[in-house]
Amino acid sequence: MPKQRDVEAQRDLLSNATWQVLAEHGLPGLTLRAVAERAGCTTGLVMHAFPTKKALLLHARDLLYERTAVRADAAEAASTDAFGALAAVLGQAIDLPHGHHDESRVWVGFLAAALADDDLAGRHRAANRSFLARVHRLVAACCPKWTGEDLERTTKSLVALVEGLNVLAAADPQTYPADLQQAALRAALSVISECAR
Amino acid sequence: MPKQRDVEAQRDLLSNATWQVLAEHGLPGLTLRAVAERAGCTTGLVMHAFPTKKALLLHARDLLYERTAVRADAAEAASTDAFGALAAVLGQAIDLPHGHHDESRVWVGFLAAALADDDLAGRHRAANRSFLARVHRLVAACCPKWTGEDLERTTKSLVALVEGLNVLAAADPQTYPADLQQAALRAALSVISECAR
DNA sequence: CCCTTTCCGTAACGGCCGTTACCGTAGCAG
DNA sequence: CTGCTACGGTAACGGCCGTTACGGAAAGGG
Repeated sequence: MPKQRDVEAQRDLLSNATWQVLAEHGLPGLTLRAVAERAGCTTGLVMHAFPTKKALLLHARDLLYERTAVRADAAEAASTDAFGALAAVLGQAIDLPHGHHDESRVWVGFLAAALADDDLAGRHRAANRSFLARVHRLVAACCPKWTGEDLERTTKSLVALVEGLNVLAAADPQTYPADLQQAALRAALSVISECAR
Repeated sequence: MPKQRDVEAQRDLLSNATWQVLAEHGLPGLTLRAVAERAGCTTGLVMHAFPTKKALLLHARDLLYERTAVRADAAEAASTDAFGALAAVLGQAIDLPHGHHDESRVWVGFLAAALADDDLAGRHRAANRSFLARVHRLVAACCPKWTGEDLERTTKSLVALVEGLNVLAAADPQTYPADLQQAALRAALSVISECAR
């Protein structure tokens, strides 16, 4: 049984390389050779770890979802009340100071790819609906008296605002700086904070 | 002086074809051969009308901006008061009943391309800032008493909400139907409608 | 009616892509 | 230490890309 490898570690390494290349050079620059160079190997290893380029893309997409889910879990767990958790979850989804700025660029790249690829579109929908469910749960905890329609509209408005800020800031960070994004989120949450009292 | 052509008409034809291909097959499907086939000609004509593929892309981007500007002008001119104009301008930016649903997909495509292309990024910033200026002017007309900071935050929040809804609806129309988008916009505008009174 | 000049379809080229086949090699069993 | 086997680096292939060169066709002037 000679020369065994750690398949999982390889897949993570390559998914991270995919993520970095995507953030740096966008979708058109995402080639197997670029990923291999970034990961410090050759295309041979890539094609042994993943059967096709699409499988690599899907795995990288899953990795992006996993990261955001972990961060959202942490933000929620660190909060004491429902409103604080809601503010923390939405706030970490917006541009962070700690250099997670690439994540929005990668997200936009996957989104654009999803418009022409059914598998990626499915992952996108699943991830977004998962995020919607989380926000929905927190909003409902803040405002128990609201009807289902109010809950749905507010939830999707908050998510759309956050993702819109992300997207616009990714393309024009000067016009949408971090403090403005946080201020916009605070203003949008003020309605809920009133209702929560 | 034999056999003259209408250069402008050709460029419009090809830009429209570019737009359609982009909406249908996304960025990866946007090739000169696909554009030529959609326009009913060959790549020879394309390369005579535009020196490079990038020039074609930029012209198509300008066309997209021009269309949205014309529609926004019309929406604004058809309104009687400032609040109505604001609601109309933002409402037409959201998903329309008249099949302009592709426009969001094209917009996302250009946005993703702009993340790796400086020229496209410049066009995107110019277009978005122009839209911001329009909304800013209308919000200021509605709420003359507001400070500059309030104006800026509200303006960018409204634009982020609208673009966020557009983007999310483009990838998951089932979760973000047209009536929900309009309801979300109405709720966001209610703050301004109170201030306008 | 023909000639000239512009136009544009045709076809080829070089390059980069994803993918594949092959073989040198590294590491564990005996 | 030696041989076997899975691993992964190398290089080539077919295909599609953007781009270019060329030649036939079409249209207005003489």
